[in-house]
Amino acid sequence: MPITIADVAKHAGVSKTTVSRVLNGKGELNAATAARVRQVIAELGYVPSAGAVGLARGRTQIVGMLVPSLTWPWIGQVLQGVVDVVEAEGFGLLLFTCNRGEESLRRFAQQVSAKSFDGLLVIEPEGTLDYITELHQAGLPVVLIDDRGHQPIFPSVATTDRSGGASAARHLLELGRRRPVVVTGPESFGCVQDRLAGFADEYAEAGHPLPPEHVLLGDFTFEQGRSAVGRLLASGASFDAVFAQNDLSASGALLALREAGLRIPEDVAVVGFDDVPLAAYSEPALTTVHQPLREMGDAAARMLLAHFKGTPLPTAAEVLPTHLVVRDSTRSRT
Amino acid sequence: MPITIADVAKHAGVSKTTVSRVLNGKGELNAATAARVRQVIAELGYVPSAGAVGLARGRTQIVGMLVPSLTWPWIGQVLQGVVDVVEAEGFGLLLFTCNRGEESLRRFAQQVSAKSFDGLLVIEPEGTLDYITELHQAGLPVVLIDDRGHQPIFPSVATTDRSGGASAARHLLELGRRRPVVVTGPESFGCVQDRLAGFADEYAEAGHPLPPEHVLLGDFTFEQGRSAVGRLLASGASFDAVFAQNDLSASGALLALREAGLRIPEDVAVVGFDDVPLAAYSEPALTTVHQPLREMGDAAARMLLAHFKGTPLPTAAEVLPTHLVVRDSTRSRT
DNA sequence: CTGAAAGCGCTTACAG
DNA sequence: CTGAAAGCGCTTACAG
Repeated sequence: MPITIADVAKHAGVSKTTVSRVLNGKGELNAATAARVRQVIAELGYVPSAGAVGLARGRTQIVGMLVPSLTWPWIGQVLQGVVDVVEAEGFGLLLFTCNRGEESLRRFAQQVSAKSFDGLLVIEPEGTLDYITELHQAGLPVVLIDDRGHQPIFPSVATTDRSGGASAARHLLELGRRRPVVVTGPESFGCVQDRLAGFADEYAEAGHPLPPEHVLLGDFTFEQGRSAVGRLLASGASFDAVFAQNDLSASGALLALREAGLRIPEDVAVVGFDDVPLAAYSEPALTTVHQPLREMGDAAARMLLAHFKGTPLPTAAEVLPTHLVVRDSTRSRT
Repeated sequence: MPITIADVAKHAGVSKTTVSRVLNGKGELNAATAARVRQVIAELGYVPSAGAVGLARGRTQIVGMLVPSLTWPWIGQVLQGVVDVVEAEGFGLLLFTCNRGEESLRRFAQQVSAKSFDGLLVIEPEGTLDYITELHQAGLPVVLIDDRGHQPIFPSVATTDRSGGASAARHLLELGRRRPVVVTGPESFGCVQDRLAGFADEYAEAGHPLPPEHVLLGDFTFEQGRSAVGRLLASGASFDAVFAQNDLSASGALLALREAGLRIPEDVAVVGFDDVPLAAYSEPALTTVHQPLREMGDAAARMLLAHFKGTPLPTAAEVLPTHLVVRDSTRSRT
C-alpha cells in the first residue's frame, strides 16, 4: 500500500536507478527527466523508507543518546540542545536511559550491536565510563557530554568548572565575605574537585584560606544541603557565605538559613551552581554559576554530525564557559 | 566486518533459514541443531541488525514520541515513564520535539512517511491535534498523553482534572477558607476548564459561589502568577486562599504574597497543580494536586505496545487519578 | 526437521 | 545520460 521507489519509477517511465539519482542528487542527469521524476515524487507524496535506505547505505541517520535519567532538572536542557541540532540535520534521536540499572545497560548494548544508530551522545550513567570507552575503541563514534569532569580519552564537551568556582569566590570576596562555607557534591566527581579548587584557590590568594571544616561533603540533594548547613549552624560555627555546588543543595541551604532566622544575603550570602529554573524561583532568588547546558548538548551534537560528514573528531575536549548570574541571594534588595 | 546471519550459518553448518528460526523461535527444529546454533551465536556475539530485521518484517520495533519541548519541568517525568516501558519491551524510543515550529513539524512528517517507527506517543504541541488525528486516521497507531483535556477521537491517557480541582476546593473548605481566588492557565485548554469547573462547583455546593472577579486568567508562568496576585492585592480585594492551576504560577503567587508581607498559610493558603519537584522546594513548600505524570507515560506506552501484540486500542481514554499532596502552604507549621 | 529462493525497498558499481 | 543487476541482512512462504 505505501508507495515505493518502484511506483515512482513506473509513473515517471524511468528506472529505479534514475529515481534514486534524483533523490540523492548523484551523477549527471538530464534536466527534463529529473524534473519529471521530481514532479511524480511530489504528486505521489513519496518519501523513501528510512529502513531500506539505512540498510542499503549502511548508515541509519540516527544518533543514539544515553542518559542516566530523565527526571533531573537539567537533563532536559541538554537534551533540547541536542534535539534541535539533530533534527535540523534530518537525523533522528534514539533515546536510552539507565534507570533500570544493569538490565537497561544490557538492552542498550543490544541496540549498539544491532547497529540501531550511527553514533552516540552520552551523559555518563555512573560507573559506565569504561564500557563507553570500549564502545569508542570498537569504532563507534562517541561524544561525551561531560558533566562530571572525567576528561575521557575520547571526544567530549565540558564546561569550566574550575573557573566557575573561582567566579563564585571572586563575587563573594567583592561583597566582603571572608568566611565562606562550601557544600560539595559527591567527592568522586571531577567537577566537584574542580569547582572546589577554583573556589578555594581564589580565597587562598586573597589571604583567606578555606578552613577544612568549612568544606562540607554533600551529595547534590536538597535535603543534604539543608541538613549540612543546619548542622553547621547548630554547631555554632560562624560564616558569612555558602557556596553550594549545585542549585538543589543551595536551595536546601537557603531553607536551613531561613529556618534559623538568618537574613539572606545580609547575614549569609548564598551562591549555587547550574542555573536550573528552580534557581530563579527560590526564596530569595539564587545567585548561581550558569552552566551552558543547552549549548553543551548543541556542541556535542554538532561535533558528532560533523564527524559523519568527514570532519575528524577533536581529541581535546571542547570547553564551554560558565558565567555568574547574580540574583537576590547575594544582592540586597533595595 | 560486523558479523551477519550468514556467518553464523556457515560456522554452524546450517542454512540462514535455520538460524533465523532459532533466533525467532519459529517452527519445529531439532533440539541438537538449535543448541549448536545458539552456541555459535553466543561465541560470535551475534546480534541481528535492527535495520535488516525491520525491513524484512515491515516493523521497526521503534516507537516515536512527539513532545512540544523538553525544557518544561514535568515533561521529564512523563518521558521517563515511557522510556522505562519501551526499553523493557526491547523497543527503541525515537524522540521528536516541536521546538522549531513549522520546520520541526515538517521534519517529523518526513519521518512518519519514512516509516521510521511503528507507532506514536504524543504530548500535543499546540495546534497540531488535527494533524495527529489525520495520522491516526491514515493508519498510524497513536496514543495521546492528554495534558490539555482534549478528549480526542483516538486512544489517549488523561488524568482527573475535574476531580483534582474539586479536591483542592474541599481541602480549602475544610480549612475554613471561604473566599478563594483561582489563577487559571490558558483558557483554550480543556484541562483549565475542567480544573476550574471542579473547583467552582465544590465551592458553589458549599454555599460559597466563586465570584467572577476571583477567577484570574493566567498562562501557567511564574511571572503571570506573581503579577496576577500582585495586582489583586493592590486592588484591595479580600481573599483567604489561592488555587493556581499549575505549580509554576502557584510559586509566583507565593512570591507576590510574601512581597506583600502576608503570612502563608495563616493569611492566605495556596494550592498548586502538578506536583513538580519545585513544589516541594518552594517557600513555603506547596500543597498541590499531584498529577500522575510518570504513570501516564507508562500507561500510554503499555497501551501502544499491547496494540502491537494484538490487543485492540481502547476507544475511551484511560484516566489516571490525581491526588492531593498537603504541604506547608496550607498547613500551619507547629 | 531443513534449505533454496524470493522478497523487503533502497543504493551502487558496472555497462552501454 | 540511463538501466539491469547485484547486494545490504534479514524473514517467510514453499518444497522436500
